Amino acid sequence: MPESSTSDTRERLISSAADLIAASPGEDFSLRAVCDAAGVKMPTLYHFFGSKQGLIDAVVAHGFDLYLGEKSAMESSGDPIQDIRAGWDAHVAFGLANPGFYTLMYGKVRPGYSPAAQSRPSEILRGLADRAADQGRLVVPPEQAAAHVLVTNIGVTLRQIVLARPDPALSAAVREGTIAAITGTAERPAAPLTTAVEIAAARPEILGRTQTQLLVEWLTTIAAHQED
Amino acid sequence: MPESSTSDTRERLISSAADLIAASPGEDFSLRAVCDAAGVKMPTLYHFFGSKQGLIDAVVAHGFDLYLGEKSAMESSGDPIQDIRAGWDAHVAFGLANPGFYTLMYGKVRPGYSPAAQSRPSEILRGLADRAADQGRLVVPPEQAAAHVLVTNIGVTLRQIVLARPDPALSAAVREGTIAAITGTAERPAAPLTTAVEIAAARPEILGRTQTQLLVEWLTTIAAHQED
DNA sequence: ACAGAGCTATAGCATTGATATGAACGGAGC
DNA sequence: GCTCCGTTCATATCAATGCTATAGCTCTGT
Repeated sequence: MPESSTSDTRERLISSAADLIAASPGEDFSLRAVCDAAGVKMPTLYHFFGSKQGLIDAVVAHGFDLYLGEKSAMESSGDPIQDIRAGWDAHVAFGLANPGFYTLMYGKVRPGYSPAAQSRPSEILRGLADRAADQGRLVVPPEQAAAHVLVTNIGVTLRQIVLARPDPALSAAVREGTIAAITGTAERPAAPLTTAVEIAAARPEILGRTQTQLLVEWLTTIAAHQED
Repeated sequence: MPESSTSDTRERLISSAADLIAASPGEDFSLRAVCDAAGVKMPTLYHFFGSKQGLIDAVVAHGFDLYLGEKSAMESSGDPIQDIRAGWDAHVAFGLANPGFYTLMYGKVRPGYSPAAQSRPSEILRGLADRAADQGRLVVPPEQAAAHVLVTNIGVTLRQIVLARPDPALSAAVREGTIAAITGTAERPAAPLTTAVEIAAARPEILGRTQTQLLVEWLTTIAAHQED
């Protein structure tokens, strides 16, 4: 069984690198330290990964496996918008729990450089946005909605990492602001009337059944005139 | 006049470093290259800045001077929300025009590390948020509004840098989504009722004066019950 | 048993950030 | 005028880093 030993060394190198990165998140790490921790010498590392960037890529891919592994356990609530919400929170939680991985994945800003593994969560998000668009839930093209969510989600996560201070309220505010922006809860001028109808219809005991029905009728009349 | 020469060498070092950084944005740079470009040897650099981080800090401070210099030219439109809009666009424009500086300022993500110079634009933003709050324009505490704007503004700028592709539509969408979120155009549960009242009151001819008055009264009743 | 492929070690290179030592220079005080 | 001292800068060097050339080891397939 050669693959046991080969795979073992490779995984041990990745695991050692991951440990070092997790031990000093955001800091640079030394290949020799990785080799010492793995009990190997440098040419072995170079045999498997070719360069430091190759090792980093492998570690990042490993990090995304972890991330998507956690995430896949709770997928598909049925509602794409709700899935985006859950994905947002999972994204932030992963970043705060694994700042070392996360800074490698999204914190190394360099023009034109985005690790290939980044595309996986991006495509999941794009799929959710497409489904939401199919259901008519979006007021912007699905690709822009996905980009909007991704950008703000990464932004709020990175910021919490650099400030070394989780801020659930901020994350929730940005999340809801983003979802409102792509679903257009804010900007349709006719929406307040529709919402008012829903609110009134939900509590018929306040005004009584008859008055509520009349209220709904009147509001609908006004809404009809608004379309002009 | 010794201060002429001292200041000269120091500035020349910063300028050389800035040039190198601008020449290969996001990449690491060598102190020897900086010294060669400035026509000095390394101990001179260490005399002025003490360490590489010291030089980076000086360059970052210089970058913020540039940024705030551009920005101060167009301050104070009178409306704090409008100022936030203009500040957003200036922020993105500076990041895209100076990706080297920008990645040093906001792209080096490391837990607990935020350059001191970052606080300057942050405080300007905080001031605008306070003014907006004084005018009753915000539905969230001013510190959270400022954090929300800063986070999303940085996020959308960093993303455009890593993708090496300006996306004005995305920037505008995120900007307006953020402003909507902090000014509460979207999320107050009582807002639809209030807005419906305004819409109905604005067009009394649709239902007639009496019915409109009654409608407003009923909507207000429901709104009062909503507060429970 | 033999050859070849895959894996690993020894040793070394060039570059990097950082420092110890000391020389040149100009102003301050006796 | 002369010495003293702080500022500024160069020579030389260190330790650590990423990377590689060469060669030896082990295991597999025939």
